[in-house]
Amino acid sequence: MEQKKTEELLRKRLREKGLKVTQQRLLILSVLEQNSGRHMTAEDICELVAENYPEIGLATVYRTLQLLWDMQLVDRINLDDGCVRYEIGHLLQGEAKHNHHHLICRSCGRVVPFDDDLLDDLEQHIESATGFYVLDHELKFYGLCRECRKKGK
Amino acid sequence: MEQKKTEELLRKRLREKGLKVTQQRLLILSVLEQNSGRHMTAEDICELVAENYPEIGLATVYRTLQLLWDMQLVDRINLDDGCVRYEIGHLLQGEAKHNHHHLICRSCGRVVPFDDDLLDDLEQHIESATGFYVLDHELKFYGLCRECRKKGK
DNA sequence: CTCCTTGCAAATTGTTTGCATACCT
DNA sequence: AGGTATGCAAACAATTTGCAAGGAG
Repeated sequence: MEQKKTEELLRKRLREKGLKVTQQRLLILSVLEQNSGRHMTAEDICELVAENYPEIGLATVYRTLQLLWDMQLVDRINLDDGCVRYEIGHLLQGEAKHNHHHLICRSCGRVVPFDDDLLDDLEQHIESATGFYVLDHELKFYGLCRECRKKGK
Repeated sequence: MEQKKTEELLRKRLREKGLKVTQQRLLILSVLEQNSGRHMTAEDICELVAENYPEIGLATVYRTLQLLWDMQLVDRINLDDGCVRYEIGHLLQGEAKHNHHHLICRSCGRVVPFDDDLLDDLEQHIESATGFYVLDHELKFYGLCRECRKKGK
């Protein structure tokens, strides 16, 4: 039923812009939704869509992800491993929106998610201090995860 | 004199690791220091170093930037324009360390810097809540800058 | 003298683009 | 029907890597 909701949202926004509702677009959003814990690259998504729709092309996935990002339907994160990743963050978190951050271990590369609302205040402050209207943010912390600290280094 | 200080720091860390102090490494750090307001790509840096040292190679710049980042001498930021950028953030801010963030306008692409210390508390909290030891962070806000808001859009 | 470092050019790899065809509306 | 979207392959661009020559300790 959540599923239904985001799909309807996509349909609506496409209609508003005079764009078309295609199988590919629906499937890509659906894959993102069904893998909401993961940080997926365009290729990951392409492979998953291909399970049900083998003709899908990687270029379409790139184009669609850009579109979904423009429409604020997905979050984009860059974990500095050379490729951009996508996840369907806030849409699924219901009304009690929590900000979702990433802790990146410099030693083992592990990525630990972390939720927190502290940034809401900061966004408010930024708007009144600078006139910049904040739509979204990306916050990453670099450091050492618990396990790597135990192992020395 | 600030200049002197970071150079000594680099020399020290290189020595500690058994690596060599080369002209290229010194010049790259120096260029970063002399352009501390800018967010520079490897190519920007390469061109600037080349003014005094024309034989410099782009690959060396990439290798050195990686090294400086590993040694925590420079900050790395990704403004989603397809290339990684470097700046010499915290080192120059003296003892009163301020965190340095970026507001990125989705309409015109302008990047506005913004300082704030709110994240210190959050880092503390993360460490006690998850055991993750935070060394550094990167925070970006996406939205609309004052000028673009005025122009409608 | 030894090993680290460099510059060059070639190789990689994520992402974008051109174009003819296929598909929504 | 008419313009939008797709798939494919070629094009791009930032970054990395192999290697022989040069330089620091």
